[in-house]
Amino acid sequence: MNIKEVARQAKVSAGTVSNVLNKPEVVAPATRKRVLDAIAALGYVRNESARMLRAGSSRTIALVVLDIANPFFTDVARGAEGVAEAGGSQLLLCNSGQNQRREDRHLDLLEQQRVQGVLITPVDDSHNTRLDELVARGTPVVLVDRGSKRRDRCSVAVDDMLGGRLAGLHLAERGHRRVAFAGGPVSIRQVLERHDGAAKALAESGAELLLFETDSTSVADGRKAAAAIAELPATRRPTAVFCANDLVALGVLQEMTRRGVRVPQDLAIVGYDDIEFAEAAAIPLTSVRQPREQLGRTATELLLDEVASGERHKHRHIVFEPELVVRASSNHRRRTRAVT
Amino acid sequence: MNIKEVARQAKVSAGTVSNVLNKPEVVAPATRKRVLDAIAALGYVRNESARMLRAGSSRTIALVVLDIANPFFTDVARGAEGVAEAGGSQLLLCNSGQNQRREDRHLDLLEQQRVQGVLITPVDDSHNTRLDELVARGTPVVLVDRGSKRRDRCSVAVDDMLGGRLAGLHLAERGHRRVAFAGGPVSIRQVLERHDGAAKALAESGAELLLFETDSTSVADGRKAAAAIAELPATRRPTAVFCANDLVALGVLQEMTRRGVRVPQDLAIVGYDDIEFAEAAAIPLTSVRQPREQLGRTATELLLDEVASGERHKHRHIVFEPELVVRASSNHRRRTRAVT
DNA sequence: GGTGGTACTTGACACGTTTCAACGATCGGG
DNA sequence: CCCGATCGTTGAAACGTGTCAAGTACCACC
Repeated sequence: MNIKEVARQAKVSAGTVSNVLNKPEVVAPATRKRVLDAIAALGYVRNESARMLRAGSSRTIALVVLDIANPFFTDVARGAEGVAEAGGSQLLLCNSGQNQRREDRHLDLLEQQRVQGVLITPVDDSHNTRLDELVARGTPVVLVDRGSKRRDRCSVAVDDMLGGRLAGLHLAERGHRRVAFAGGPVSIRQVLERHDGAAKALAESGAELLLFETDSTSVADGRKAAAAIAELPATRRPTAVFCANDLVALGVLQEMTRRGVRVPQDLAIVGYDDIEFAEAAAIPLTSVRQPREQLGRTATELLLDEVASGERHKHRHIVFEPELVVRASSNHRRRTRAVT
Repeated sequence: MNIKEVARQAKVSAGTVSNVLNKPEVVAPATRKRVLDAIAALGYVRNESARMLRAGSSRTIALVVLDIANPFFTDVARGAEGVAEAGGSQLLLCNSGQNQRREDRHLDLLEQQRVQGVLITPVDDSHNTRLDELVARGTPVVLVDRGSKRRDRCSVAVDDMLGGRLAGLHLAERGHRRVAFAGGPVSIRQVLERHDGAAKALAESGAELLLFETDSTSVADGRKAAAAIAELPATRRPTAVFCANDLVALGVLQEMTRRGVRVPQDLAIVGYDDIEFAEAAAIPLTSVRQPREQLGRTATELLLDEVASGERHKHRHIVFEPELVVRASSNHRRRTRAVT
């Protein structure tokens, strides 16, 4: 079932059928109708491969995320979707699951499909050969949620150092002198910067930040970190926990509640991302909000601009500012004690 | 940068390059090496459009979900991913956002791309012309999380009536005589069956189920339903709430906690889906667990079988059984009172 | 030295579309 | 009655790949 069949049925040439589909205004109304009728009668569907082969590039862009089950990324995806659709491109969602091999495989297949461009949160943003090749061969790439100074690609990110600082200042202001940081691994730059931002802010008021590193940023790892914290002797126990993301924070909250620790009276908790479930937790979580949908929208706009402008496009590195949302989980003023 | 460039560089014909890529064993080792070197030197990447055009069909399958932000669907996606990858197909994730127009548009584009098949939770499963056309023209389709008796496609679903029944029996056994159902709209078959299953089970012990219909199954709507329930006069107030899904249940939990209602002592809550956040809630949610990843895996297996077997394939309708997971939010025995 | 066989390699075609130069028909103006 | 212009339509070529019949070179064997 191809364009020639339609042409035969409508008693015109293949070129005319193509014109009806792509430049209807150049075809005489009567002919156009005959062709459209034939298309409907035969149930003809365009062959995108053939169009693409002829055109040289597709009409799709891809978003490669680290973890499809993390609400942070699904919100980024929703932001990207809208812009892509408005720009006439289809958005393909791919999940690397934090696995370099799977990420590479996705990039291979996407490049073979000649996608217009790729939005990606790479597993490893410093030594990513596969990604560098992709860029070098001319596929537009925008880094999402990863700051960068590279001249050959755009990036959109959120200032993680500032996010950490906001959390640190908030906890210091509420009278906390000893705070735990739960999350990891710290080899991930995001995690490290959030930690460092908070540590610096706390140090300014003479408070300290203790690192409880986890294997990943999941609910289960949050529970583990909470157990480690709760088992410290009372005198050395932190009075607050700042978590690398909300999944970890939810794990901490759950484990602490299970152990009868009152939140926020005995322990304050601050998360990161402000996913929907942060507010919906039975003790609503204080969290550092990232403009997730905005991140997706802006990244897609940058990508589509590069696709449209080609050589004229100027690569940009956009950094958004996070925002602290104070909720019940940390909203309690601690009586300041003498430092031991 | 095409196969001919590579051929020229390696001083062979285009056909030989193609053979190196597709049937390396028929090419002499020395020639093969020359070609592979040329490919590496030029950074050649296969053109999938041309392959597909030649082959007639692609190597991708699509999963079209109702809401990418609902953890239920992301878990289904993870199940599907694994099987697709093992079968050598790439999985494309598309989001309809419960919007029929967007679903139709995705199906248009997917059919134009000649995907191998489509896994879909349709917005409307009774009068879906676009989907019927797709099937009629020969694209394999598997309905996900939607029961069906249709002879022209497979389906995988979970027994919602039974899920409702499990929740109803559990609450009746815990001594509840008046239970609320929160969720909607009831025009969605899933929601209605969960309600009916619970209503029937409760009726068997002389208890009743009051419907609090919502516009959709989101956290925000759960909060609204909770407000409506809490404002009933004490004598008519239910002692338990069964929710159409966990998002609604989290909303109910949050609003009730805010109002000082103790869960589960004053009010028991049962959710549906058993998403990760159900267990991670500060008061862990009792929930009806659906085998989400299993759903994705089985659906993909059925699809790949149809792709491979063609005419020989027998369409099947698989129904899984849900399972009640009892946690703190309902784990409290109510003192039975005389019925008023 | 010829025959048959084996091991590679080649060249041309087909897939379905878009594009574009060229062609044909129609018509108004001179 | 012819010319030029305008409007529609056509046919062929190209996009990059896979396939396959046909070809070449080499070798062993009689």
